[in-house]
Amino acid sequence: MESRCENCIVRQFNSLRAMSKEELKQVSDSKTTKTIKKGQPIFEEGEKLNGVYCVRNGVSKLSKLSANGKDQIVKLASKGEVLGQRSVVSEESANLSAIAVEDMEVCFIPKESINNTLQKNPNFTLEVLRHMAHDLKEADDVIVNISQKTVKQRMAEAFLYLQNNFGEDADGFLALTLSREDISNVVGTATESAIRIISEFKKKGLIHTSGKKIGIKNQQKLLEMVEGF
Amino acid sequence: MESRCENCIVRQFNSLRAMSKEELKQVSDSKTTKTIKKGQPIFEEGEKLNGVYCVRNGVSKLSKLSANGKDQIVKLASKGEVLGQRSVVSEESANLSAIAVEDMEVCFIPKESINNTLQKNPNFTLEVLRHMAHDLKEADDVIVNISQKTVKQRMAEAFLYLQNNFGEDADGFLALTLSREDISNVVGTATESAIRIISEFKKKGLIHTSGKKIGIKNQQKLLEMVEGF
DNA sequence: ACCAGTAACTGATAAATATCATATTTTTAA
DNA sequence: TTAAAAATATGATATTTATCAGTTACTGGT
Repeated sequence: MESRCENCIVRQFNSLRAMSKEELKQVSDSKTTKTIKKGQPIFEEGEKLNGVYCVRNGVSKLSKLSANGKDQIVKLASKGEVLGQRSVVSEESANLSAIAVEDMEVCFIPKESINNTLQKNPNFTLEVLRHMAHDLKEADDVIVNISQKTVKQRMAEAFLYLQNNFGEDADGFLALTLSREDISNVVGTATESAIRIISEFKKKGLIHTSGKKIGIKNQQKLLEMVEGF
Repeated sequence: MESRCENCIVRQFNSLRAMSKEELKQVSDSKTTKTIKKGQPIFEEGEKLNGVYCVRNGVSKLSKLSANGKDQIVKLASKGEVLGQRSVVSEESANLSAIAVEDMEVCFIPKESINNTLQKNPNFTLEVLRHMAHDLKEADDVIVNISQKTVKQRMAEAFLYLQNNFGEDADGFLALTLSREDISNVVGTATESAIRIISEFKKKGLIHTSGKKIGIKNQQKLLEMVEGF
């Protein structure tokens, strides 16, 4: 069953809410829905994008691979986020790969619909601009964090980030379960280092784990650690 | 002597070129020109900005201070760049400080002129959006670089970046002269480490120096170093 | 021209982090 | 279900990078 953008809740979270009825109708008519399995790419670095992807469900990592095979996760995107917008706006190929870290449902919206609205509806353009401004601020903050905080501090911060942005499940574990490797790629460290720090945090009673699931036990101490106490 | 935006060359490099005659006139009438001495701030992190600053001359570093007193330079902005745009667009206080690394001449444009045009002229908004998209790509690339390259590689990259973006003087030195401390803050390392690597590069014949000026001697080798050979 | 004060530099050492090796656990697929 | 593969975990060690301490070289102001 294909649903209409007009009735889609995730639209409330992104720039599509600034579209007019007619524009939205056009988007809805031209969009296609895709299912992406965990581990599969939505698009990859260097690829030319013919549109943007609106996330309905699941979580995607936006990352870039380096020569030595490690990749750095720049952002985690979930429900409501629009992927590929930067590439479409600047008419460049994708700078990052988008890979599902959970099974996903996304809507593909051809770039024509987007470009058309960008040129005609200043409210929409401004809304996209605001989102991009927010992403830029976050990216700047990541730069400062990586270069000024220790791996331990960044690990603590990552757990708090996951708690804030993706919440916890009924058993008190972080709702978004990442592999140890993905965690290390968010933090920007070696996988073994990330694992070691997880063990250390566990011993200190800051977190608890069950398999790959991680739960926060002492939020306060983690916060203090981020601040450098 | 106050010149008019309509005749200003630096406008060609930024989003103001998408403004209409009338909009430009309004900007020109409301703008004020400021001189900033080397080392002085244009604005500082946390400050509420009442407008944007268009760089006519000189170079500014955009950086963020950490608790321990080190600051990370996120971007270097020169002729034609518009500073504070992100803050004005998202109606937040400045995320970064802008400090002159050379004597500067900037035009202050009140945010009313900008906001007004943003709401009415989709071409202008789109142009601002494209610039922000470009900045975001660059920021993402910095994240990946910092986390995946060694300090030595990032130092090599920084010199090539300075060469590409600011050129060289008549004697073959980089036209933009930064203090060793600023270099270390661009690269994200300790000042002593930066100095040590400069010495090493000098011994290896990759660069030459004279006082704080640095010249590139072997671009090819620097490039190979960045790539990890 | 001189004399603070700052910036550049160098060495010794400590700390943080990555890498390599290997064991153990968990997941996957036949 | 069970063997193989992949992910997690831990120890030993190497490497990178930061920190501390001290020296030398510039620079701006009187």
